[in-house]
Amino acid sequence: MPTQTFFNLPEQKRQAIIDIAVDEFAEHDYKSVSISRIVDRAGIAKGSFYQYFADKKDLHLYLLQVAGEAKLQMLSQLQPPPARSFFDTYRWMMSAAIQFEVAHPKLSRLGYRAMYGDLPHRDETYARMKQQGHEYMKSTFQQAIDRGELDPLVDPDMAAFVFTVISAEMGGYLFDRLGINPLQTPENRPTWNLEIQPIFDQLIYILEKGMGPKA
Amino acid sequence: MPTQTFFNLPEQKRQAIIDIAVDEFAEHDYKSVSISRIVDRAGIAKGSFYQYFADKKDLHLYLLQVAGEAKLQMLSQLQPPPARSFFDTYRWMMSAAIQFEVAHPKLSRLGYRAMYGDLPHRDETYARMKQQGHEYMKSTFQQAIDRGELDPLVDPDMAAFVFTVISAEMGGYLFDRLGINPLQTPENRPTWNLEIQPIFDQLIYILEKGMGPKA
Amino acid sequence: MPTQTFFNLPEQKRQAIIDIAVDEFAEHDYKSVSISRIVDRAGIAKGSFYQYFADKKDLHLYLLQVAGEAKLQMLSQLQPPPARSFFDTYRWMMSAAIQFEVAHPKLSRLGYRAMYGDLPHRDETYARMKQQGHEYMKSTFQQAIDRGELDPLVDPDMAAFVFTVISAEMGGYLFDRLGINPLQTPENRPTWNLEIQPIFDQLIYILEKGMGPKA
Amino acid sequence: MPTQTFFNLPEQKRQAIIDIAVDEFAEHDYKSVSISRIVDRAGIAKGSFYQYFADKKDLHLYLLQVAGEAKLQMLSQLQPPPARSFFDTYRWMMSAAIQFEVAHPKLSRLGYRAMYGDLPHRDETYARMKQQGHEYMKSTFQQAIDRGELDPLVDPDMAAFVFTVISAEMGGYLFDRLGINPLQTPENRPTWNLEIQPIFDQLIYILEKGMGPKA
DNA sequence: GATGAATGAGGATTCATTCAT
DNA sequence: TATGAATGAATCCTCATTCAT
Repeated sequence: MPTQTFFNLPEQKRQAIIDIAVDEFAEHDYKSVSISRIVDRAGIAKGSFYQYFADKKDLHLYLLQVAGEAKLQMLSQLQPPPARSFFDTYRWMMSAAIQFEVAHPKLSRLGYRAMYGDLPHRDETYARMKQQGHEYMKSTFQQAIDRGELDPLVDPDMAAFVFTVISAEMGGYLFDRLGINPLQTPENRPTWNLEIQPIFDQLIYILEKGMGPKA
Repeated sequence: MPTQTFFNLPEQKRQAIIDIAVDEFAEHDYKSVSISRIVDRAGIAKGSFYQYFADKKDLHLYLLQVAGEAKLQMLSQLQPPPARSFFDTYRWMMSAAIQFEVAHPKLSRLGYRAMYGDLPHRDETYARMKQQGHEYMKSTFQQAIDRGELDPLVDPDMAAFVFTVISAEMGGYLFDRLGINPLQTPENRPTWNLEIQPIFDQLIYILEKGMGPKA
Repeated sequence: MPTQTFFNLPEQKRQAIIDIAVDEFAEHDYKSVSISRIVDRAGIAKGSFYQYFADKKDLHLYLLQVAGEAKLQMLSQLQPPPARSFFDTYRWMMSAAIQFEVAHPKLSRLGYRAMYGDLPHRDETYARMKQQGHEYMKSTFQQAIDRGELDPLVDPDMAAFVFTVISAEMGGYLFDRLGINPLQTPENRPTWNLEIQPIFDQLIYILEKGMGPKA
Repeated sequence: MPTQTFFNLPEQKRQAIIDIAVDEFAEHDYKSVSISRIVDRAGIAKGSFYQYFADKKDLHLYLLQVAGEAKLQMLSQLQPPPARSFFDTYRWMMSAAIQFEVAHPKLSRLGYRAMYGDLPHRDETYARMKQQGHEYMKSTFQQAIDRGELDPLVDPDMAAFVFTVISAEMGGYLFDRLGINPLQTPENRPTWNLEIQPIFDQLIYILEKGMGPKA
């Protein structure tokens, strides 16, 4: 946890430090993140950094918490639809996950690295994140199957895998497909309904009905 | 490219160096790979290393090439089935990709890191690897659609994305699901037909028929 | 010298700062003493510290002065015996020195470090502490010899050395021998008469009569 | 243990590094010794240092070993006298210890710091040095008492303490008394017989016959 | 061609001290 | 007067790379 000193910082400065640090941890894996680079970019002294954070790991864990909170906040803002069928819920969940990716690509990448990258303190908190996420998805699918909203022949474990892995990479794919530079200003970002929704529908189509000929 | 000196090395020694280097680049991200560790494990002198390779990047690019060649070779060894339908071909392709993951987990991981990891020389060669793979898959899907083997409502670009990203992570998923430690000896590896094939079929089912109720 | 501000502090707070600082300088050598640790333990602000003391050295010199005054005060409280012989005086002096060690182990250790430890400002004041102490002892021995209370064949300079060095280390030896943890509460401390006196008598015996066989 | 690389160094260079390092560890306590200062003085690169020694502790332990070996070698060169009485042996032992102090004041100071100073890795090897040395001395005294060569009223534990502590500080005392700068060239060093022997005899006199009047 | 010692910039972290509030 | 955030030089240590043998 950051020190109180950090939280006493002017909002703007504190956020700037977070943003820069998030960017570094999004773009480089843990070992490659350089505290020197962060303080240089943030325009603060090396010593100041260590008055805000105990060490590199402290910063990293805090950023992961920030990412988690941002995700929760976004989910809580999105109204879940009246769930008529699983794919309504699925579409909503996926859309939420992907909207997060689009809205906070750095935070998303951060979490992704924490799950799959090289992490000296992996065990400490975040290996289980992976497992937990998977188990949650699996049970969600199982329930949908039990309610008859999904094909009972579908393996819930495999479905959870497919969902998880696609969500994790969806942001990058959307950026590629829409020709967006993730570093550009938010004003130029695509709007959900007009540009992303159709692409997303294509994904849902594949996942719902499959790629096979319908004949 | 390695120097001629490297290729003049006795086959056994050369292969040992490659194997060890592949292992290092599979287990650690670029920056964390230590030349010192490699030369130590390989039992060669630091100086010798730099007579074989211009630098760390040279070694890395060479290993990626080795990985590509190994993948090609495996594909060329596997007989494609008489393609009655796209999913026969798809199953074959995916099985080939996954078999490569299983047969050469290190090489596979290497390529994965090159695509998604933290690479100082990313642009130099490997952004296009990603793009190339994607374009190839996309045209494959397009052709299958044109031949009527796939649902024409499926977006080939999205299909290529789904395929690519699932392939990339399939190895890790299989290891998790089968409770395999990727570092263990090959003898204990699951055999394709008995253990992996059923899991793979579950994936194909989802991709072919979708998760939706079939009613 | 501390600032007037420091002396204006409430007695209790001032003493607490001194006690904590003494403890730090007793337990760590000069360079390892951390101002941060002191202010943390004392519950005062970093800035406050520098309003009380010019710098680390200022604090250290002040503590040495405090230690000196404490020693003097203890000596003045102990009634010197009617000096029938030198060894009565000697025993009294040594007992006083050792009682100080036992009563104020931290202050004692502080002085010891100042004499023998690694001190950036050694020359400034404390080389002469050593010399002064030695000269004082030497003249004391000389007078005792002149009064016929000591063997005139004894070299007073050497005697002063032996006395000084033994006194300096006696505290640690007593702790070892009595199995005492110097950090424990004073209540459990051995009482002078019952436990320390016999040990001390053994020392006096050696110094007075020597180790040689008495034939 | 230093690496083979270190031992492959030209004798002169290796000895220079040792000498400088010994000097640093003699003059400063462990934490205050600066690797940067050592490599600067030795004229070698920081990286080179770490090719010779694993880390600071490795260097320190090696220097302690060097000191121990130097002591042993000096003892083995000195012929023990035909031991007519304990004080012949004692004189020889003490003279050996003190000669070592005089010949290798830095090495001696090194060992002293290891015994009594702040040492992060104290337990690792050197706390027991203190105990061992004390126990060895104690049993030596006990045997002498048993043989009737020492006054049986002398407490062997206290005698061991007196001997140990005096030996440890004798070097510094001799330097002071003889007005020697320990940093000066060896040519100006006092010769044992002419200058040191008389001083040493004064010590022996005190320890053998005591300071008390012989009446 | 092989070797391995030498290099020095860069890594994270600590800490005495200053200064604006 | 009290505060505590800011500072930056110094700490130990790592590592890719070079070069003389």
